[in-house]
This record gives sequence, structure tokens and C-alpha cells, in this order.
Amino acid sequence: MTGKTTREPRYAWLRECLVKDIASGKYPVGSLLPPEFQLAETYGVSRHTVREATRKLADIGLISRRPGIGTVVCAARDPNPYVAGLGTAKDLFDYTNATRLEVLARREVAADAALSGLIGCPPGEAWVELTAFRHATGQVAPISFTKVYLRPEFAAIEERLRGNHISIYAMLERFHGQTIHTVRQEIEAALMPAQAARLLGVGARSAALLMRRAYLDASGRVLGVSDNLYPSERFRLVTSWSRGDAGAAD
Amino acid sequence: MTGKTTREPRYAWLRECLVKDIASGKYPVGSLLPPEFQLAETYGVSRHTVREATRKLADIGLISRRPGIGTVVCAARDPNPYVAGLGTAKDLFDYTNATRLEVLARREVAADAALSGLIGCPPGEAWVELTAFRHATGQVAPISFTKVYLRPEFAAIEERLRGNHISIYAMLERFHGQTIHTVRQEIEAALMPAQAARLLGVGARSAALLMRRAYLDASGRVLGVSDNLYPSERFRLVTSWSRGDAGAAD
DNA sequence: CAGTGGTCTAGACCACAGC
DNA sequence: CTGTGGTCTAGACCACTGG
Repeated sequence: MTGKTTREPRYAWLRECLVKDIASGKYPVGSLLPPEFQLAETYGVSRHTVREATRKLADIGLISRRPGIGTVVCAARDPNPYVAGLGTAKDLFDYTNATRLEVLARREVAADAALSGLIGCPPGEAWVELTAFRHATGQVAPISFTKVYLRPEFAAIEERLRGNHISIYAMLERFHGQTIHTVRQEIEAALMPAQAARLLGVGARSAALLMRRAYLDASGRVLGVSDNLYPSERFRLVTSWSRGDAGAAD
Repeated sequence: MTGKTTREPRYAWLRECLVKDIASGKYPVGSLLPPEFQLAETYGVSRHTVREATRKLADIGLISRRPGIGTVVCAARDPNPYVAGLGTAKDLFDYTNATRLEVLARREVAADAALSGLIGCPPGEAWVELTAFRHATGQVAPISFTKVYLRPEFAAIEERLRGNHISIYAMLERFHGQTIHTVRQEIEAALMPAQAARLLGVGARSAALLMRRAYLDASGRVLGVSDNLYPSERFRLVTSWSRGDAGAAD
């Protein structure tokens, strides 16, 4: 727990270095990053590793690699917000694996009208509610205040969540043999409720992103729901669509 | 220009081979692809090239690379003109085509620090800023307060926007011959600024969704940016992902 | 244990941008 | 022309999975 069992790859470390250097103004917006071979030299890695590091930065739009020109700094984001790319199910999977839930409380609930509407279950059905923080790996402050609703038969997941980095998504598939067929996600604006604000250490009625995800099996049954409240300054959602070069030659 | 001056990279060719082989059933859904070193041998390329070829297939969910296990075929899907989008890219275009911009003001601006960070251009560059409402067809109240930033050479789009339902995206492609290669979207929580709140008829400092979209060409150059502020009660973003074929997961 | 994908190195040549 | 990122090779060691 104290020590990471696996050491961080070099490209991930380099990537964070670059994010910091861009945010700090060392590489201003509109300027060029040092050429790849020079970054490799400076940081003592191979050029391949530099490219691996910059690849994701290009994916989220922080930089843009231009052949024959160089690597342009496109945006200087505060390194605080956790930037997640959630364009595809894979992105979602990566994201949930890069975050960790810290369970604060657990209680069994009977679905009232609000919950049954949220989950899409008959009123009165028994569910387990987990109250939790979501942490980004390597960050101290939680990035979201989260409530998770699980069917009682899957509630053993909670024990596996403690101190673990594996996502609920993966848990359901791995330990309960459930195949997640559909993930439905809703995003809307919200104001941070007083209780959540206090726990997160942000101002009450500050801006928040409310993100709900429901995990459904092939028959449309809801297996679990997570309800995430993100303070605006700690989270940003990035999605990008690219025209495929696969087969679409034109 | 008609013909591709550069020959196709090997990884792209290999990628198409794999797509065809998966579609043809040579590698059935749920089975494992040959290991990377073997693919490299079979196709006469290096393992690095194999990984480059399979990377995008993994990105779009066609395959899933599992350390210690192998590369699982997840779906046999027709290659989409828009990869990584599944339903969502279509949703975006449906959406932008179902809304209409009402331009309130236009001015030419030189990018200050904030704008250059937002757009990803060098400070001082000249851009045209449009201030607008976004209306949903058939609704009276605007659903967002929007600012659009365009390169001056594309600013003629503004005239076409008046009373028109076609999206900026379509405008750039249709009237300026620009090919939009990538759309990058960022979503974050915000509080509705007083001015926008007054114009929209909502409470100041109420919850809002800030959605930015940048339209990029193939070289990563930003062609235009739209910055949309949605009052929480008028907009909610729903996305859903479905697994193409069940049973592939484990 | 052997085999997988994940990471990494140290080279190399190419097409293209800009001078 | 030089320098850039894009592609590619031929190796290597690692953590993890499964038998």
C-alpha cells in the first residue's frame, strides 16, 4: 500500500514532467517543445519513450505534433484537473483503472422513488449504497464525491474496493462473471451540495459536474450505478473524434 | 494530389489485413490473435510495427491486449469512417444539425493569453469572435450561450449562420474545402456568468455545463472553436456504449 | 515454468517544412 | 540544405498469466 508495487514507467514520468513544464510556462502556448531527440537526451531516455510520453498529450490536445515543424504547445492547462478522455468504452476502462475508490460508508437501502428513477428498478428493491471518494492515482485530494449503488448480490465488491485500484466495472466482470453489455452515462451541470463540498474541501454551491454511469447486462438489467460529483477545478472531460484513416483512404 | 504521393505505411497495411482477417472469421470473436512476435514473423515486419498496427484496433475496441494472456478479438465490426466514435460521433453531428446558432455580435480579436490558451494559437494571432445563442429546433428559449472563434479566413461562415441550421462543422467542410480531421471536445463544470445568465434568463451563478469543441485539420491546426455554456436545466449529455458481441470479455 | 503483452534502447531511413 | 516528426528494425528485460 505505501509503496507502489510496480514502478511507474518512464514515459509516464516524462509525460508528467512535460505537463508541469507546460503549465509552468517553461514551454509557453504557441511555442515549440524541444525536438524529440533533444528531449530524449535531456531526460535520459530513448526517442521511442519520448514519443510514448507525448502521444497521450497529443491525444488530449495539450500538444500537436507537426511533421517537419515540431511539437506545438496547444494549451497550458492547470495540472490540477484530472483530464479524462472518455470517448470510447476503452477510455472509460482506462479511466476507471487509473482512479481508485475510497469507500467512506456503506448502507443497505430500499429504493425510494428517486433512487428507482435513477437506477431504473422497481421501488422498494433492496440495494447497497456505497459512499466514496474517487482518487486519481498519485493525487492526494479526491477528485470526486461518489455514490455507488450495487445489487446486494454483488456487494462483496466493496471489500475488494478497499485499497484496490480495480474498477467496479472490472470487478463485476471478474469476480461475478457478469458481462457488462452496455454502459450508459449522463452528464449534467450541478451545484456542489453542502455536505459533499465540505468533504471535498471546496466551496458550497460551487460548480460541479454530475456524471452518472449505469452498467447493464445484455438483457438490460442494471447491475450497478455510480453517481459522481466532480468539483469543476479537479476534473475535465476530454473526448475526441478523429476521422479514421483505416480503410477510408480518400 | 489525386493519388497518394506517399506509400501506405506498413502498420496501416497490416492493420487492414487484421481487420479483414477478423471480419472474415479467420480470427473469430473471442479467440486470440497470434502473439505479436509471430505476427511480426508472419507479415515480415518488426514487433514494433505490429504494435503500431494493433494499437488503433485496440483503441476502437476491435481487439483487447491483455498482458500475460494475449490479444483477444472483441468484435468483428465494419470499419467505421469515424473511428473511436461508435454512436457518439453520430450523436454529435445529429446534435449540431438539430440546433441553430443565432449570432448576436461579431468582433475581431487578437488572441490574448486566455484566448491563445483556449484555442491553442500563438498569442496575438487575429481571430474572429462570434457571440451567439444556440437554439434547439422547435424551442423558443436558447439552450446555450455560445462563443465561436474562427480564423479570419473562415469568418464568412458567419453570414451563412444567420437563420441557418447547418453546423459550423459542416460549414467549414462545405464552403471552405477544409477537411475536419479531429473534433476535440472538453466538458467541465462552471457557474453561469451574470451576463450570460441575464441573456439566457436563468439565475446568475447557477449551474452550467461548459462544453468546448475544437475543430482541427489533419495537421493539428485549429480551424475553429466553439465555447458553449449550457444552463443545467436545459441540457444533459447522454452517452452509451454497448459491447458489440458478448462473451468476448473473458 | 514458458509465453504473453508492456516497456525500453540504439540505432536507421523517410517525407516534408523552412531557409 | 538542415532539422523535424513519422516510420521501422533488431534486439532486450520486465511483470504478469497460466499450467
